[in-house]
Amino acid sequence: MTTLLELEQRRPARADARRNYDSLIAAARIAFAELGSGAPLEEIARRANVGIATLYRNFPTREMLVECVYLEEVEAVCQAATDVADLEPWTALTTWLGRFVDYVGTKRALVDALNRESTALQACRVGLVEAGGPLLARAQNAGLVRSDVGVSEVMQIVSGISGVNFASVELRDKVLGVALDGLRVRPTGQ
Amino acid sequence: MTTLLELEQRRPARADARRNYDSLIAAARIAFAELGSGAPLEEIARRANVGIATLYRNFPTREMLVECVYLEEVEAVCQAATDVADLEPWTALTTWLGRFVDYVGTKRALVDALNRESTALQACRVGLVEAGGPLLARAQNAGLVRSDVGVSEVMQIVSGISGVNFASVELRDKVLGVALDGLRVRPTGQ
DNA sequence: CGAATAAGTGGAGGATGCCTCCGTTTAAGA
DNA sequence: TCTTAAACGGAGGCATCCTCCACTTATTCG
Repeated sequence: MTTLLELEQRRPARADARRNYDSLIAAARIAFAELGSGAPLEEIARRANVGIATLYRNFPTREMLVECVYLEEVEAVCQAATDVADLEPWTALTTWLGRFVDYVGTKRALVDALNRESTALQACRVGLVEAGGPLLARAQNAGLVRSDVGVSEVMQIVSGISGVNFASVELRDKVLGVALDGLRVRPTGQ
Repeated sequence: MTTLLELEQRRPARADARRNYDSLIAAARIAFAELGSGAPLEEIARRANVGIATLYRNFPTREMLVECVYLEEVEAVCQAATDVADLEPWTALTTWLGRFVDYVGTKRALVDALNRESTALQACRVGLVEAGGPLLARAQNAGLVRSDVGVSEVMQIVSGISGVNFASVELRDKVLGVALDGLRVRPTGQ
């Protein structure tokens, strides 16, 4: 996954500029959490003690800012894929997916963005697919999951359902469980 | 389903007002289709040859306008539930859900709105639940679908996945098919 | 160290869209 | 026809977006 590299490349070279860049990301993270992904950009610039022009120079579009804010957090979710390596194949898969759901549940912005066409978020998706691949493959090799689905299909099911407004976490998990059951191999045909 | 009644009640009494109301809905339908659900309200008023205040008087919030535009179309989807009555239980259910998916696929605005809290769209949901209820019950009575899910859970799976951006309709239908497979009764336990 | 310079900065200001307020118009009933 | 309550339109205040350009400063090199 080259994402963090790309991120690093985008980071400006000059010391003061780099400080502003980091300050903007930090301010944006907080503002998005407090005000949602529609938080006024000028407010974010203000919180970062930076002119609005500096924000726009670093992040020409709002989407790009959202991306950069969440990229490293997605990285953490990817990392979590290795933490479940010693669980049963099916449990490992669903546990990891649960981790993903918990994460995106708190950041609707990301889910919205994940849907749209977006160069850098594409890398995000690639990272998730790479992280989840082994987990899915293991469950498939164990004969637990139908072999005709890929990680991206699974992620589509999960992220789609995660985007719905549920009355409770329990309900969300129940619905997710039902849908994920569709992944399992059928004892009898059809 | 009282939805259309409510809609009728909201329609103004005076002839000129009623004309404006209808004109606004017609203009909004076109504008939403062309420009997405974020189409400028002043643009919609302009297209309807109506002042912006008239738009706001009839539809105090943007959401309310979206609702009214799509309500009657949702009605049609509900109607479609009776058209599949003579198919096999499972086929009837999935065919109807497919009809729903085709519909919402073209109107992202509705899916967005369907998620949020919204008084009148609540009625929408109620309508869909009432329409789909018999189809689901039939499949459950035939022993094809697990008995511990309700229509709203099914709709949540379907509308959630419909909200994802798929590369193709075929892919979307495949993913939906996998998820809906989770509804089926398992020949053997676990 | 002290220019030179390229990189970076801030915020004014034009554009757009939201929504309200209020003076004016008009349909409907007597 | 007259009255009146309902409906109308658009000006204008406000928030946010985004660009432009005159000014500042970190870095480099003599």
